[in-house]
Amino acid sequence: MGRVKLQIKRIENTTNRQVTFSKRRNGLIKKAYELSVLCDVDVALIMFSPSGRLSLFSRNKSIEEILERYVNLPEHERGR
Amino acid sequence: MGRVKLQIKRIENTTNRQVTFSKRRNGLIKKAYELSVLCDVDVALIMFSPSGRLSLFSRNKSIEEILERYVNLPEHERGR
DNA sequence: CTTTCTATCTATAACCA
DNA sequence: TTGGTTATAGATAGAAA
Repeated sequence: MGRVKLQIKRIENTTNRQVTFSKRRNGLIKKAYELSVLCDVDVALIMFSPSGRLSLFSRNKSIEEILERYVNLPEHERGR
Repeated sequence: MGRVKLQIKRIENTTNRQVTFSKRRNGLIKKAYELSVLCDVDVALIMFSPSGRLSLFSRNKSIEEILERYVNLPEHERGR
């Protein structure tokens, strides 16, 4: 989307990569929020920015609670 | 988006909620994939469907590796 | 529970401030 | 960097299978 069709590959220009990260991270969090509300489900989102900084999303439950729910699944249900 | 503007609140009709989950889950995973490639970052996404089934996303590294990177952060960097 | 079609609503790339 | 603006590419609600 946007003025031009983007190829999905690493953005080499550092500034552009940072700007794109900031914008798309917000978009991704918004989508995760909407999904969690509309469908009333648990969603946990963990991201590390290009500089290594952490970004998180979860609603209702804490990230830790959701991770715990995941870790506590029987092993055969944990594969994708 | 779509034929009508949707209010962001729980979809009460079970069938519609399931259908919306299927569609938006795919959209969210696609966005997470694009962000991870474009910006070359780690993204981990954990979702539980309305029926309790697990959906995961991560690229390059396994979910476990990313969770580990998160858990190993100093506590003061783990808050949002 | 997944998927196709298509009219509409959204997200965002390139700019600009 | 850090946010707006705008033209377009992309996502998706509803209907139906």
